[in-house]
Amino acid sequence: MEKNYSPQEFESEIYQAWEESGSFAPKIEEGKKPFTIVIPPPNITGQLHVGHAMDTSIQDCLTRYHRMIGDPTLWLPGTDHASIATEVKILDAMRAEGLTKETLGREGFLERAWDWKNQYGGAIVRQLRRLGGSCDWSRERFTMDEGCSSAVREVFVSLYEKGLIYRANRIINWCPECKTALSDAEVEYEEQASSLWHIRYPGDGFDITVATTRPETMLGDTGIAVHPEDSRYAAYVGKSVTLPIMNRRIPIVADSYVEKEFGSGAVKMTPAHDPNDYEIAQRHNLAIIRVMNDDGTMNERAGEFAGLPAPLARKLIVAKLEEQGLLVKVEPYTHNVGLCYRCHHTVEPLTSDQWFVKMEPLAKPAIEAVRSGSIEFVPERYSSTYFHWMENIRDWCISRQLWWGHRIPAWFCRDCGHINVSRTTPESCEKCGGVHLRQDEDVMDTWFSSALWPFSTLGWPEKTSDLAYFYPTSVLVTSYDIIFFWVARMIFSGIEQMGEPPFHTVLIHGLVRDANGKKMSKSAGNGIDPIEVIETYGADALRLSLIMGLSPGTDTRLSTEKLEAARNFANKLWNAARFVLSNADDGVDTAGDVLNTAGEPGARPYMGLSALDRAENVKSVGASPRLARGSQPSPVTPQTPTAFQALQIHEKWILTRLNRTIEDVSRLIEQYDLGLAATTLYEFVWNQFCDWSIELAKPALFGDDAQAKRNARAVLLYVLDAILKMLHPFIPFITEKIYGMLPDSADMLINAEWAKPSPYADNSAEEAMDGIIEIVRTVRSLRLERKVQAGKKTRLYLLANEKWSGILAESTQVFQRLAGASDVIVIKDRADIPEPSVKAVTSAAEIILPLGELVDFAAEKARINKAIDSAKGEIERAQRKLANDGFIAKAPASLIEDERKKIETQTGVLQALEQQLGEVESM
RNA sequence: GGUCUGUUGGCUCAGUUGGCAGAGCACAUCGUUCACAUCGAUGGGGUCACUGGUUCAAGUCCAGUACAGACCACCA
Repeated sequence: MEKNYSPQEFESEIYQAWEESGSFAPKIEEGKKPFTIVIPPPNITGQLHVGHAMDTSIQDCLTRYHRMIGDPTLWLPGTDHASIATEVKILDAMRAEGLTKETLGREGFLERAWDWKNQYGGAIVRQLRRLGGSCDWSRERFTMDEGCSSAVREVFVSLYEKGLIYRANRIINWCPECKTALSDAEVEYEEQASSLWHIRYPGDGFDITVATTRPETMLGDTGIAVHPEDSRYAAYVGKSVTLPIMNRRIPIVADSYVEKEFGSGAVKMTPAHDPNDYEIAQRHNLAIIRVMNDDGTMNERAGEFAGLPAPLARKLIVAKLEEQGLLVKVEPYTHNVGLCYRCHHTVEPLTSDQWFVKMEPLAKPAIEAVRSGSIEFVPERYSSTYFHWMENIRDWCISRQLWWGHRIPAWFCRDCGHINVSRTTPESCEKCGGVHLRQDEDVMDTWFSSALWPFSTLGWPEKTSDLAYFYPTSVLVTSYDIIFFWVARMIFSGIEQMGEPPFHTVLIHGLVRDANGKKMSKSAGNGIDPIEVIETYGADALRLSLIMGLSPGTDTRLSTEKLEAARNFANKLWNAARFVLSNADDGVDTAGDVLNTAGEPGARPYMGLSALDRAENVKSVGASPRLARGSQPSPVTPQTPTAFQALQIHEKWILTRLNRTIEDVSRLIEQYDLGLAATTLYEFVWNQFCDWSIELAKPALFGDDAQAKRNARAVLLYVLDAILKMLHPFIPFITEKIYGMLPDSADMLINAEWAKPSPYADNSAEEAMDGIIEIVRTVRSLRLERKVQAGKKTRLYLLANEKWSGILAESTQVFQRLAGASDVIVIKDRADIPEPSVKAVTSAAEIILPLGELVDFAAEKARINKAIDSAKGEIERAQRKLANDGFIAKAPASLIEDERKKIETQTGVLQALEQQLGEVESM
């Protein structure tokens, strides 16, 4: 085994082995509840960014865990056609060649787009593999593949038939750059500095001044609105004014939407270019006059300004108003401007013929599903975000004036104007029988197909066995920024089409930010390329650094420090394994014996602790029971843990701690708290297994006692085995690599059974180890403080009571190994303390280091006094608590007992310290 | 304007049903003996933003204040 951890050398071959073994595909077992995740399909235009890495790490972690606990597990991958994003990208490429959509035509364009998809669309999927994603690639889907497309068509038609999809001329968000309609969710708002122009509209014998941020839209004004209770204007309601420049008479109406306090209290109405004005216009039957073209220029209804770009028209209009003395004033003003979420150009609200989904009937059950708990958000607070959006939702504009996407299955009849909506291309008009049909040019919002993803990918509308078995899926993992775009729409679509919600849990994570907390983006140049990170630190390090310390739903930062910490942990694990393995297989005697103990035939030998008992038997029989692979192991009877009883304290201790770690980690993963689960494992592996178990195993491993050696190996291998299993969901590559090097590896770790607590635990071993660790630490500290040469061994006297002296005598090797002790002398009588010496007190024993000339009496005194103060403080605090009647009456008994115990031990410590102080002073 | 989140050692963050404040990084001192210098040992460092309340007990629960951030929203 190489000395240093170099992930570059094995990650890709491990992945290949997984993939070739078919381990990613679920083993379907009827009657067993599957665990299913559908991937949030990345855009085919996309390059993998750290957000995907986060998403993938979490999903893969859950997937691997569930696979290991025995659930039939499916993680279904795929990609999204990303209508606008892809079309823009392709148009850019075409522009470079001097081509346009018009010159290429629809067919030519689509051909090009598919070529592009086939060429580049797989890139991101390959990158997911680099991360270790254990997706079932045999079920990979694409939102525009045949099945998904027929799902889209089916949903469109059935919603249309139910009256939940309709076509109408209404005000929508229009991006003049992308030249398409957008849904409300696709508009982002940004504060921009602008001006507020106050314009006077003359009436008969009166004037009304209105304020606007978009003077050019006045050309389309069709009214003035005032508040019904505004006395300033009450007399004018019902009358009219003359629209400047256009010289059109427009009525004054009263509507409570108007704020009396804002501006002049009168609002110009431009229903064709403002959503609010549009609604008011509906209420008052105002005319709707559109003055802008789709490309953002003024149209023929704009009179002399026709053909001009809006910004230029604005300038000219303002100038003209000023000339006519109608411009009252201009003041600086900051307001929210809507921007296209793809190209960030200003969105123009305008009226247009579009297709809409009627939201209210769909939203209702979708809200109920979350309210009733059928769907749970983790963390829970995101459900309120969801409710707020769903409860205020407006109809969803789903048509897009693009070519790349699912074409709307509607055909207009030239003869009678009827709209034929159909699953298949109609031959003739269903109403008049005419044959001159023209299909709607538009495609659907990308998110329309994404909304069907949890069932379209499983085969719907066909009744496939996958659909029956895997729907509803289990957990949906995504970041909070697409709850509206995607999660909400999947929920109502799943309920509407399938009759039940598409998943029971929505696990929300945050955004990945850079080391300074800034959002990563290409334009800011602070994006971290996950592939580069993988090449430098390894995929495992990337995954672990993203998950460790992560709290559900909150943003996280990625930095080189974190990556290094994760990489270092992997290196630590690597070397720990290297040590264990190099000592597991060095001779005739055994590793196989102890290892090869247990479980089911054919399964990877799971080294149950009963192994130790077997090892004992083996020894007495004197034969090696190493089993041929697949042969039947003898039944194991764990009822007689004599071998366990014979283990050293630290061995019992680590096994007991391991049990607790297994329980904690399993529970945390079930609760989706992967960050804490990873941290728990990190701590266990480094601070307990490596720092203590491995160090303490050395005397036995390098010693002469064959049974002790055998035991040490068995315990280390057993714990390592469990560690690898528990770490596998987090860092799959290195754990798989090491697992493959364990003696008798029969199968890959990816297929192994999750770690289970052993029946053996010994809480008294924990207490004993706590005492031992405290002594070791105190001795180390004393030696450093007294500047004892690092390599120099000194005698160690331990003055202990009956209970501890036995434990400590058993552990002399521990102190020799870790506390620089040449000899360990456990004494029971103060008279046996040598002088002069450096002394300290722990709860388990008094420590005496006969350091001769190194003893500094002043320093001794100071340290002992400090310890006395601290012991006194502890006692006092505990006494105060026990003196409190409320505490005695209401606190749990165990807590009260703890306080009593504390007083007891601390009193002992205090007495010993005072004794030591007296001894120092008398010298 | 509404909703939500955060404020804990120099930095980045944990802290799971209230029960004596933790980690990683950084810092200081020591250390090349056979897993690991991508390492080991030891140590310094926090009135848990502020104010009040509930409780025997509050970083943890409640109310308010300040600051920071996110999302939503139709004041032209």
